[in-house]
Order: sequence, then C-alpha cells, then structure tokens
Amino acid sequence: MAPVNRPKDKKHEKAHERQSEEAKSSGKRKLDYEGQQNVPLTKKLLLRKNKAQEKIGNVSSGIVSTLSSEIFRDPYKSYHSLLSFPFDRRVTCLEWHPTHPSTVAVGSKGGDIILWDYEVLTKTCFIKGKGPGDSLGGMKFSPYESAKLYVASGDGTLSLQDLEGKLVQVISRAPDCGHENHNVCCWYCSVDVSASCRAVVTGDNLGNVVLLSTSGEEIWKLKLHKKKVTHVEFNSRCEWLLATASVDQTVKIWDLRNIKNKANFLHVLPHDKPVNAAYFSPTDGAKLLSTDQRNEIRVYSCSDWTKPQHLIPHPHRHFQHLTPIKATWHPRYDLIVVGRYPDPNFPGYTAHELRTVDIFDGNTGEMVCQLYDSNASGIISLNKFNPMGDTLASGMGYNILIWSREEMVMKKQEHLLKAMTEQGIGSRSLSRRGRQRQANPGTSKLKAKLLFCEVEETGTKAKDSKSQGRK
DNA sequence: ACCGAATGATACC
DNA sequence: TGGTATCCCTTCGG
Repeated sequence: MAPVNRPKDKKHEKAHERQSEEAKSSGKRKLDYEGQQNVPLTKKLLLRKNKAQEKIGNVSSGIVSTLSSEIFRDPYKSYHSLLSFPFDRRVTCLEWHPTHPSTVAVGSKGGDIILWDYEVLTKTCFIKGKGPGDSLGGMKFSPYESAKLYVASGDGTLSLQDLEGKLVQVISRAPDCGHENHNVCCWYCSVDVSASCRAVVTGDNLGNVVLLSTSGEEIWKLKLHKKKVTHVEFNSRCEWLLATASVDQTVKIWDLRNIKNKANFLHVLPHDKPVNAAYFSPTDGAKLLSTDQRNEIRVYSCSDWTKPQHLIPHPHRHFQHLTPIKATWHPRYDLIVVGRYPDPNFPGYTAHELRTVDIFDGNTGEMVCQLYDSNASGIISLNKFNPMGDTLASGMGYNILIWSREEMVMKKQEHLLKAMTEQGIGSRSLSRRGRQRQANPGTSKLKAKLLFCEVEETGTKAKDSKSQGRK
C-alpha cells in the first residue's frame, strides 16, 4: 500500500472555508465543531516528550507523563494512566505480550513496532518501519516463541518479526501489481495463528483469505469476501472454527476442514455497515463480538448465529484518518471495551459528550462504566485488556495509553453494584449521562472507600512509574 | 493560529 | 471493472 497520488479534496477545502466563516461570524472557535473542549494536548505532550527525551537520552520512546484519570461515575476517585508517544504516525494495532504482564507490542501506520514494558523503561524495543505504505494491519505473538511476532503490513508482506534478534522472515508476499506510482495493490490486513493447527491465517484488502503453515507454505488462498478482510480469527476452543470480518458488511463463520469457496461458510452475519472486527469471547469461545463502522456493537452467541444476542448502540463512526475503532473482550469476564467517538447523529448526543472508553457487560448489553482522562482528549480507537485483565492498553492517535488497576476497579464495581442492589440503592446513577455529580451520598461514601483501598493497593507501582517518567 | 498532508470507503460513469 | 470525485471531518507538524 504505497502512497498514491490522489486528487485534492475540494470539499474538504470548502468545509474548511465554511468553518472559518462560521467561526468568524459566530465568534466560536473552529474546534468547537463537535462541542469538544479541545485542549492543545499534543503540544503540551510534545514539550514534555522532548524534555523527557533530553533527560533519558536518545531513546526512541519514553514515558511522557503520568496522568491522573477519572472514572466518570466516581468523581472522587483518581488513578493513573501512563502515556507513551513513540511514533511519527498513527497507532494501527496493539497486542499484549502473552505472558509478560506489563509488556505491549504496538504497531504504527509507518510500520514501526514498539515492544514496551511500561514498568521498565530500558526494556523498550523499537523496530523502525519502512515509512509510508508500511501500515501494520495486525500483529500476533507466536504461540511457540514469545519473542516473535507475526505482522501483516500494508507493504504487502506477512512476516515473522524476531523482537530480540530483530530479524525478519517474510512468510508471504502479496502479488506485485507493477503499477508506476506504487508497488502493491494488494496487501494483508490482519493475522491470526493457531498453535494446535500450526497454521497462520491472513486476509487482504481485496477479500482474499490465505491459510499458511507457520513457516509460510500456502495451504490455500480463497476469495471469501467481496471487499477488504478486516479481521481473521481462529476460535480458541474449537480448532477448526474460523471467523472473518469484512468491509463487505458481513462476518462469516467457517469450518476450516471444509472451505471450498466463498459460499460454503457455516454462517453469515450480515451487518448494516462495514465490519472492523469480530472477536470470539476468550472466556469460552462461545460468543462473538463485532464492531461496525458507524454505531453498532453486536454480541452473537454460537447457540444461534441467525441474530445477535445483543445489539448495542454505540457511536464509533468511521473516518478516513482515524484508526478504525474496534471493541474487544476482557479476558476473564464477559466485558466489552470500546472507544467512543461522539456523533451528532447518534440518539442522545449532547454537545459536551466526551471521547470516553466505554465498558459494557457482554451478558446484558448494559454499559458498566466509562473511562476518561482529561489529559488525553483524543479519540481512542484501540483498547485491549492484558491477559491478566488488570490493565488496559489503548491506542489514541499517535499515542499509547496504559490504564492501570482496571480489573480491580471492575471487580470492586461488581461488588459495589451487588451491594447497591442488595441495599436497594439504584445503580443507574451509572448511566451515560451520569456525568453530573451523582446524587446518593450513601453510595458515594461506599465508592470512595472502595476506591481508596485500590489506591493503597497499587500505590507503589504508580509511584515507581512516575519516578521513571521523570528521571 | 492556520494550513497542508495523510489516504478509507463509496457513488457514479 | 476500473478510474476518479466526493464524503467522512482527525491529528500532527510546519
């Protein structure tokens, strides 16, 4: 996917003019377009980044700052999130290390990969990409060697990247198109690896799905979708079950033992918009979570693929220059995390709606809570809990955010909800609009107490990170 | 403070 | 079926 010369977006220019005109006439600033209070965050962070880099020497990434965060419904609570700013392009994919609890791998639109242990600054590993066109669509740690990553790139390659030796083994290469202004018209967009099948699946931007051995021999290549395959995934509990998601507005479920053509899927799950992702639930592999390109999150159950078990309305519309928003599962509970992109056309939209990280209960479809960090006001496209489920990593523009104590917050919140239900205290102060300070003094005292405990539990950790960031 | 670049999806010929 | 104009309307860096 090399850069292509495209006509100028005249409408864009017009829109700019229009906005400037409106800004002049109404006395409003352009950035108030969606009612966001757009703090010039990046500038501040940049300054801090430069300072941090001066102090830590020539390290390509660093902990920029320790930010205080808040959960909306818990105005009395604050905890910390870490932020890293390692790339010169957007974050496009994110994977937790399978065994190391504080290490994430993050890929960018320029092909850069960072392996970041946010607790030990010196353990950062940075692999420079090829720049424009080397956009990383997906990454997956090898189930055999955790120092190796399967990487699907916009340059048309699927490779096995050694993070220690930094060697790369190209496993598959999409055909060269031979055009003048770019080299590939076809590139891989997603990967998954099955340990039990010793197989790798990948999907490309034209609708092809390729099954390979882990060393790269092609087993088959079939056009299973009409358009880009945004996601491919093996089921963790059933080794022959495969899910594919596509911008052709479908998710398809396949029996790997019997794939012949695009029509012999086990199930089709039609959507109203292109689909960004479709993840099987890690708890039992029996549910499937899909995110479309506008306003739906769906939860399907394997007991009935004909209709979603829950259809959760949620604003996360597609935009060209935004990494597609993907909802993911918590590894241990049926919880769903997803970044919110407030949409004036979404029912219930309010002018001051924030770009939160929303957490839903996968069994009821109800929102459980929202995360927000006033120092990180961008749209958070990617969210993934670590395998232990106690930390959340997010991709926001060029940044990586790490939210700590997440699981404890959730656990405590569960207890809290239970306690509140038992006491007959309405727990619906946890509704989306509950951003107004909540009313029940009894509840808030309880919350404050619980939350205080959490701060105590992990206080040391937070302090450590802080001091590292400021070293 | 302002502007250009990057470049996904689709409608339409 | 392929080329291109239009729309969606963010974020960074100069």
